[in-house]
Amino acid sequence: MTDKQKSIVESALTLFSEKGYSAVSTSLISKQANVSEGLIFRHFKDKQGLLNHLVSAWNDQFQVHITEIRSIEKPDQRIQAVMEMPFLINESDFPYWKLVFSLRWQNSELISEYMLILKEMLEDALKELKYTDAVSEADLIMAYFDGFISTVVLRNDQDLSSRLLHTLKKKYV
Amino acid sequence: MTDKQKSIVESALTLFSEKGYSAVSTSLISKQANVSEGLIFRHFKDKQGLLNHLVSAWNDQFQVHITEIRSIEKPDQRIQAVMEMPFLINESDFPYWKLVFSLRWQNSELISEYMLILKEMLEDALKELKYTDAVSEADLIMAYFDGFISTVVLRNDQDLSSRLLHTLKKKYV
DNA sequence: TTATTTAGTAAGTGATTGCTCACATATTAT
DNA sequence: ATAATATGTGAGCAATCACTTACTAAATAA
Repeated sequence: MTDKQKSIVESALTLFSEKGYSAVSTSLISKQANVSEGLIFRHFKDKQGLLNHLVSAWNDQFQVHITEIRSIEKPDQRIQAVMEMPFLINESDFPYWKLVFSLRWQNSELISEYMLILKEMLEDALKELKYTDAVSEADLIMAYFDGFISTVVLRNDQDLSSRLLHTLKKKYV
Repeated sequence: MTDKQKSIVESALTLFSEKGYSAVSTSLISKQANVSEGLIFRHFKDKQGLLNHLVSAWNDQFQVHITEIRSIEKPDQRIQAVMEMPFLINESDFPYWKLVFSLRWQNSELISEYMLILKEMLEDALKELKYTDAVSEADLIMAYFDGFISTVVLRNDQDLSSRLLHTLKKKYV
């Protein structure tokens, strides 16, 4: 990746996550990236291609988290790791989550595809722990997960995040 | 409100909630509403004015729910009512929630204003129940609430909703 | 070195954007 | 009946939209 290419990606991520995909023009991206507008289309084909690049970059990060959690042996600790994951996201990655969680209200299939892997992992862990209603329990934890991500990313308050994690641990550990 | 006026509001709600505010043009709204485009601006001043109308309509509905919950005497039942509220939303109101929950990723102040009332109600109830960390507990329940709304509205599966509510009740009642 | 691919630009393209304005038709008030 | 106000239309506005094209300049391959 060229410097200019990286600059495009960076500006697009910031602008998309702050103003929303449709509200950001390729012209604005090029200006903030200090790049001619045509370069966006040379490298990413079209505006959607630029978005796809960002989404798959988020997906790669997400996969790392998932493989990490999957390597945990004890099922109860795996579940715990899933629930704590939202509180351990780097602030620098917030724009990615903001973008993806914003997009899914228009493209509900986009995110659920990746989230499905998490949910299946939860179901397996719950079955190992002999839960009879593992499916519904997994759905419930996924709903928690959803709320945690939204709260952490939207409120963007480190103190709130650690307080929430602490309160949560008191309940489940 | 005239028939045409109602038609505009209806079309705008559907389109905004499905495609997102910025992705929908006033021209498209007028076509789906079978109305001249100029009428939108006559009645709502500008595109933002039309959005404001929808948001305050959602707010009115929300206030009804809140006053209803506030009238419950026992604090533990008030908390329970807040947590169960996402599962009791009418499917016909989903577009409103979809719109507002979609907007807040770009205008975080928009929704938090109304949600603050809910949170304060939770804090009061928790203090009545002698919780020492009422503030953090209220934040946690608000995060749950967030996740429940998102799950119910995005997945839009009545069976899933009732299973989630059932699993939840087993834990907290 | 020369040939070929890659990176980058500037000036456009037609289509669409949110919005205004002059005008016509209802509805209501006097 | 007439004046005044509210409702509705359709053409047209400058600005902006995503995107293309013709063109260098730089890097890489032969």
